[in-house]
Amino acid sequence: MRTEVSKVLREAILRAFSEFSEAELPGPEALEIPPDSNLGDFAFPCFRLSKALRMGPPMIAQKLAEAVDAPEVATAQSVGGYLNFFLNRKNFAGIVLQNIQETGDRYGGAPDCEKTVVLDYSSINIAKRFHIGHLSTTVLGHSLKRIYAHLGWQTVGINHLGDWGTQFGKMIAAFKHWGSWEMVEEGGVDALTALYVRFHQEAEENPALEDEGRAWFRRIEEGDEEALSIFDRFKELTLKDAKRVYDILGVSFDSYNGEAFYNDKMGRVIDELKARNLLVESKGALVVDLEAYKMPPCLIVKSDGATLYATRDLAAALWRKDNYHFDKSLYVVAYQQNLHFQQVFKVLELMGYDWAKEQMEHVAFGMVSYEGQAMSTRQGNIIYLDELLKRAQEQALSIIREKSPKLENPGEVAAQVGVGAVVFTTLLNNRIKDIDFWWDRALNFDGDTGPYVQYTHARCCSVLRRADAASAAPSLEALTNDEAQAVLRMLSRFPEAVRAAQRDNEPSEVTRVTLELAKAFNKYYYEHRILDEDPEATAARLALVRAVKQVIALGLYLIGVAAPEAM
RNA sequence: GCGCCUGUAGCUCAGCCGGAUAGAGCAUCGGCCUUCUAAGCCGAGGGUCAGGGGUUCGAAUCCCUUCAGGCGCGCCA
Repeated sequence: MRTEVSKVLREAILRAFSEFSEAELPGPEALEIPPDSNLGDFAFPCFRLSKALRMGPPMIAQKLAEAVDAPEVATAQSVGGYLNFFLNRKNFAGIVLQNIQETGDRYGGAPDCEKTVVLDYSSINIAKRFHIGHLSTTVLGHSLKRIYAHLGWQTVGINHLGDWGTQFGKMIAAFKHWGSWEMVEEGGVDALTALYVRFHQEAEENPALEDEGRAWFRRIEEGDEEALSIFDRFKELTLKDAKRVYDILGVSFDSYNGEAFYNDKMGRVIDELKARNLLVESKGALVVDLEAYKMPPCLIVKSDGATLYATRDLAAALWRKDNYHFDKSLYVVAYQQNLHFQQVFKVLELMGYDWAKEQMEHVAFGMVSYEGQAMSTRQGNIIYLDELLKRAQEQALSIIREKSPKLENPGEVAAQVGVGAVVFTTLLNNRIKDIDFWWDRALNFDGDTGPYVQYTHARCCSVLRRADAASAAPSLEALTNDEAQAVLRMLSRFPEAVRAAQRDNEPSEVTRVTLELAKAFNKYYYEHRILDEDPEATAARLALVRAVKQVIALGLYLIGVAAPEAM
């Protein structure tokens, strides 16, 4: 609609003033949405033309208002230097509803754009239980994957496993001393963590353990059969635990190639760095000096000859480029690693990979604390994700028992609502914001929450179930009231929100627009009866309800939240 | 010390590629269920947009600076 109004504006300017050439005319982005819909549907601030025309903005607006002549626009008014456009309401309703009806669940999407995006997200560490600190990367990455796919991208989701490092040698040493398969199979990831904790306790008394740990890790590096078979079991256990959570969240990956996968792929990185004279020795280690870019050096090889995190990330970037031919590569990782990624991207650039500058992006997000405290396993103030999801589902179930005792599938819906509440909240705000977790907030299902939006969807479904199958020709006159128009406006803004979400790698754009749509609909629903004795008007209102239901479901899908038909 | 990020209502935040009286939700108080789902709707109170300068017709938004908080800064990942 914006582009249509923009065209009307450009025509009006040409008609009213001879000073401008086509190229100088303002584009669609010059149109604003007024703070209050009583002022109009779109506005053009005339201040910017003032200098060129040597005329006061109100006068310009007045002249333009007189020159506007198009069926899309009902009226145009000059108010305080703004030219305010009021849309032809019936026309607007028709365009929006038809567009949604025709595109269906591809609304706001785009056809195959022949581009590929690689998303590195979730990226769990072996032997660590899934907690709320892992939630942001997991749901952000998952949502971005869906948003890009919606806009026609090929997507590759990678769980870059943290499965490399001395700590795994220590874990095997601990397992050999105090562990058993029975204990580990039964206790799962918690048992592995406990072994690791015990290792550190005992190592304080007995420093020789540290050497044992290092020796075991060396055996992993060298491909020793026993070491690898133990470690692979640890991996399996961790993945089994994580997959339970992924299943609940509906999250999946195309690859689980983690750090260990790149163990034999780092030679190339070091060779290329050497060939370009980028590697310099410093305190026994090999580094890439980045002083010219005001960054500390990037460590590539330790003084003992071992590689580092950055080395593996460089290898991974090159491998992914070779194998996926990505046009964009996103790292959904907390902002603590800001410097790390800046360094890695810069090193790639220095290696001659020009694409690094444009295509690599660190999608950083804030940290999670728990009631104002940093989470720590040792102090026991850590929220495990399965506990959170379980309590959220219990909360949902108890509300269902109270409010919808006749619901056919309460367990299933409680799961959708409980999980939806958690995911929705995580994707509501700008990702860069830190999150302080509070139980009472997490379990609140009123207001700006997932359940609120899901409830609105269920309401739509409920009305549609009660509607007669017989369809009259819709009379769009029934959708010209303020509340219906507000709903239509939100529907029409959905596509731009999806594009903004992709542009900024910010799923909250989708979360917000979906929430605003739900709000607008609930207001409409309260003010206007949908099913009544006038078949044409009812048909139009039902078309609106159908569109709202569809777009809410789509919005929720794009952020990875289920849309129950009843709740 | 240097770098990055954040600072908007009691709390959590939106608005930040400049525009009209700064918006939500939670919490508090008060209304609305014999009508399509009250997990809903409506109303009230609550603000030196951290402080100070600057640019501009116009600044929460851009620039400079101070303050406060978070994160990072070589052999962990």
